[in-house]
Amino acid sequence: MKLKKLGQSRITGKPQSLELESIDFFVRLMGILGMPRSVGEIYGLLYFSEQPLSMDKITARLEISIGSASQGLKTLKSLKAVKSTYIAGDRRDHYIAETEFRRLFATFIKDEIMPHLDSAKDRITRMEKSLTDENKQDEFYQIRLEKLKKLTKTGGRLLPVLAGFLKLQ
Amino acid sequence: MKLKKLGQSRITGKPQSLELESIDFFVRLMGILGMPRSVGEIYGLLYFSEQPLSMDKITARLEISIGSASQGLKTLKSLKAVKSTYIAGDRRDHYIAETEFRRLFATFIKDEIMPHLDSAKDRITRMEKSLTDENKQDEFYQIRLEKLKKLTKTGGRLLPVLAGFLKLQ
DNA sequence: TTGCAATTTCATTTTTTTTTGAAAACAATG
DNA sequence: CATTGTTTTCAAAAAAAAATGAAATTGCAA
Repeated sequence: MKLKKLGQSRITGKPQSLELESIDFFVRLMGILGMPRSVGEIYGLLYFSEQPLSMDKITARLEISIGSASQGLKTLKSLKAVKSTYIAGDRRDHYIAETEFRRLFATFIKDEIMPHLDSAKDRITRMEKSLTDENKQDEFYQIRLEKLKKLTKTGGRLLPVLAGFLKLQ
Repeated sequence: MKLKKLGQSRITGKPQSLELESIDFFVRLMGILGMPRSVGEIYGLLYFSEQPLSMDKITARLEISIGSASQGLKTLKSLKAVKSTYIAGDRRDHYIAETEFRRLFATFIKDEIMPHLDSAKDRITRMEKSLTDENKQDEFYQIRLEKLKKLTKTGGRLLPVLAGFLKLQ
């Protein structure tokens, strides 16, 4: 994070430490999900912003490049974690945070995890085909393959409902 | 992955493509969990190995350095994903894969995720303290803070049982 | 206790990922 | 349709993460 100055934010007028803590919070959360820090910074800034922010407000506040901001917003849009709003008399896009985490995680699971699961199933099929006649009899390989199948099956069932459970407080 | 040769493995006598698919499978799975590829390679190799493998067998087979192997095994041990066995008349440690994924995920959640959750709770407390008298009245901030609290609370409840659910087929 | 094989550590190198910002593309407005 | 403000793209630079392997450490066993 690049923010160091104390006091009130020039842009939003809100206590800067709340903003800083928010950015810190989401940089870490996004980090767990494998997202670059700029993505967490942008979301963290938007999360406690009452007004929609334009890209140049974001780059100014976070002191990141327009490239990072553009790419980060693209990522957040594809995650459905931000949406853009129309502001009358302003050509720029303005962004606000989508704060339903349930949706964010649902999209994340769908886009980032499920494709892996699908290819994992293909890979297990290939493993079974690659067993030699000798190995086919070997219980060891059968058990290991069975466990992999169970894992992907469980994952395929569990993950989609996981995001849904997030709403049950 | 560094493996290219085809045919039977010199070390295990098992069809190499099964080994390769396994390594590939776990490199990706570990990747999702943010683990370096060497960790996935080692686990993938051990997963379909009937015999416990020593570190030099692992480095030879995967063509990785002893540093990577040592560090990777350390990580896997701390995840409870491998254990070492004693082989009579051999001074070297020999490793086998722990194939109960439930335990692996449980340890992962406990060690890698829960600490983040704890510090997230502290951070939310600091956010509340940093609210000014003006902001305290503002419903916007109250709602956002409430959502963060709910998120951490849900995470704290959901994640520990998540690993447990993996056993229900 | 000494010597030696096995393992760990960690400074350095390599690889991968992320950021940067100029140029290209796009889009609204007069 | 030309101008100008905004956003995207992408090659290059910077930063971060992972791998390497020599040196240090460990611990067995003679």
